[in-house]
Amino acid sequence: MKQLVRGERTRRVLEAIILEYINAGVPVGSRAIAKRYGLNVSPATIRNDMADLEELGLLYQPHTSAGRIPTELGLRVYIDSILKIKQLSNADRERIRRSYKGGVARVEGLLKETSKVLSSFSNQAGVVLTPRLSLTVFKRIEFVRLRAKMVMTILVSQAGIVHNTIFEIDGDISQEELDKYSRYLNDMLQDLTLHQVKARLLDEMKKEKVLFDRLLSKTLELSQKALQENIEDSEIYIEGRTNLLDNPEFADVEKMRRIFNAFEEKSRIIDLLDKSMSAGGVNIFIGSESELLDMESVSFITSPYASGDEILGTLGVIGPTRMDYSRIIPLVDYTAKLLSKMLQETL
Amino acid sequence: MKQLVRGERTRRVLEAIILEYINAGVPVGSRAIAKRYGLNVSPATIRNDMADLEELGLLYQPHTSAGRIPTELGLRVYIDSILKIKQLSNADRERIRRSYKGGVARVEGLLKETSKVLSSFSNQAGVVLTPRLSLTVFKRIEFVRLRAKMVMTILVSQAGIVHNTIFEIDGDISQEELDKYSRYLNDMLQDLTLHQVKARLLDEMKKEKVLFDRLLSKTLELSQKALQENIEDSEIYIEGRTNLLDNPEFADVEKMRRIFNAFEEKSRIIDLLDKSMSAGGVNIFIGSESELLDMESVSFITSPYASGDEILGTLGVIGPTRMDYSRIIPLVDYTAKLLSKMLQETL
DNA sequence: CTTTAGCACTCCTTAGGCATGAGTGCTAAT
DNA sequence: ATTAGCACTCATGCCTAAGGAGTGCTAAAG
Repeated sequence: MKQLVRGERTRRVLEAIILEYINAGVPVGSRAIAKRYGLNVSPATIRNDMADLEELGLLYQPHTSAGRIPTELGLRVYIDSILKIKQLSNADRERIRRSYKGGVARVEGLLKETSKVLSSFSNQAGVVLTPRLSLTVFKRIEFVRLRAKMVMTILVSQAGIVHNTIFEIDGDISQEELDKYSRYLNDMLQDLTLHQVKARLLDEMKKEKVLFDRLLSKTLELSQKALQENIEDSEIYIEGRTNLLDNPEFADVEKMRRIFNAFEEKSRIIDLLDKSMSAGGVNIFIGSESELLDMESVSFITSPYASGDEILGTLGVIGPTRMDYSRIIPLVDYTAKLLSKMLQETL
Repeated sequence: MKQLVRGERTRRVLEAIILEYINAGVPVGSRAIAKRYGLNVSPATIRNDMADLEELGLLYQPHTSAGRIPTELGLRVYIDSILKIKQLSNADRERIRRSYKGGVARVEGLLKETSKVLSSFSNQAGVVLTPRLSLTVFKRIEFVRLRAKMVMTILVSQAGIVHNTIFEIDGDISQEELDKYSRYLNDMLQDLTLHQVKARLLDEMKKEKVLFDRLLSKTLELSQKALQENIEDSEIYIEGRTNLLDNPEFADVEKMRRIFNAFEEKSRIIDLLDKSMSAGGVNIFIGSESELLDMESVSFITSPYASGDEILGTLGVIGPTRMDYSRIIPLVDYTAKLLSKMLQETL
């Protein structure tokens, strides 16, 4: 990618334009660059460089007599080969750590808090994808008889995630009997991922057809029902949506609506975050790269988080393509690491 | 209130203006009323009535040469003494019932689904306040040892609500021992509300100081910790925020921001819904009546829902003051009753 | 070959002016 | 009590003109 940018000055001009643009959000002209960035050349020279950059597809003009705006490609080049990512200052780290007031009372709460932290430190929207249950390690299962024929299953994973399902059964079962089942399962399923748990249960069921063990049979039936639902689903917590309203590019109500619609649907955002889960480290999606069609002018900066070796989910920041990458990239990176540490330490 | 409106025709004029206004959202003039509502009088006559209504504070003019818009008081009078609330048609009821596809897999899911139903049938935002834990009846408690010194408590209430808390303890405790504690508590606390549970535990603790029963002592300590947190908190599910964007009165970005900010903060909306929980039946808050300052031009229509005798929470619709009350009031009413029925039947 | 000054040109933005039309209030007649 | 008529107000849309930001190009200078 580097050879795209010809001379050293031309690269500087690109950087200057992007910085200006990120700052002000309006097309930037040659005069402003010549003045504010100590390049010691005349606006006319800058204009020549700009024309070159435009030819390369890194800049464009909204109309003839306007300044230039970086294209998505321009931002990509900037992020990949010009921007040097600073570490977060110690003061910032400290501020972030402190904003997690109190301990970890619930994993859900911790995740929600994290999305708030992301949003308030970035001044954009913060988002956290919750762990997909099927990837987590089984810790405990419990059956509760709610009333005749209605049973609730509670599933706890190693990472401290709790999931419950309510379902109807054919014959009534006493709580004492349910307890027997759960004790049995808790012994059998230790240290398997829920994915494996499901497989294991199917396996046992096949064997069972021969053995005719009533306890086992009933147990398997119940746990199957409990696991049928939403093992593969994730949720997301989004905070700070309204921060996006402050960005002038979304003053247009139509654009706003599109973004807020995407927030409501969620599934497309979940897909995107899911995809970026396996790729380690910080991921950046600029505008249409995210393939959330009709979401041009929106960027995602994401990073997976984990507990120990277990990658659990993704977190990140959603903002206009014109956002302060140099600040937000390290923010996302640090927050992901901090969350991972907190999850591992307390669970 | 009835004597506020002088003649029968004058009342008709008020009704006509409100209907027109609800429909179109723009100030309505005398000509339109005279034409479209078969009052058989000239615009001039209507104008006289309008002037009267304005004097009574039921209408106002945004500026001299504009038509009239109902004031909050005007809407209040309309709703209280002119509007006759229709029942929902059987077809509508059927459609609502069908939109709860599948069974009740989780109470949380059911509530979230309900807010979606409210939003999609009203074309406004739907909101559901989750049950406050302290008001629900204790069903079961469970302790899970996550790792050394870290314990998770899972609390299940009669209504099928599951709540978990993670906390640290001084010395490590084995899972077997934790199981003993929970069995003990499950016996002791049957059929109490969590509020009572808390009191009961405090009570036992006092006694215990004398008795020195180690099992009891440890048990009480744990459960105290578990109950310290968020017993009094509620959450809300809001769906269909973007529907509000379609209302022309929120085309103004500033107004939008205020509303979406309120959605993000939530606490003020929770307070409002909480307040309307005790008042039975459908509640209507028009504009500034909601005391959510700076939320003029927003109305709430709410109704509590229950499981059996136990009032659990509130649900409702949030929309512009200019919304179709005659449709939405019965919608909220029916949905609350339907949800109550579903909660009772399955739990 | 690169840089720069100069200049014509484009096109957005803003403000003012004007016509239009919706809607009112008032008066006088019915 | 109702209505027709009329003068008046004010928002809206449209047009034009002025101003300004910024460009591209050319020709001269380094």
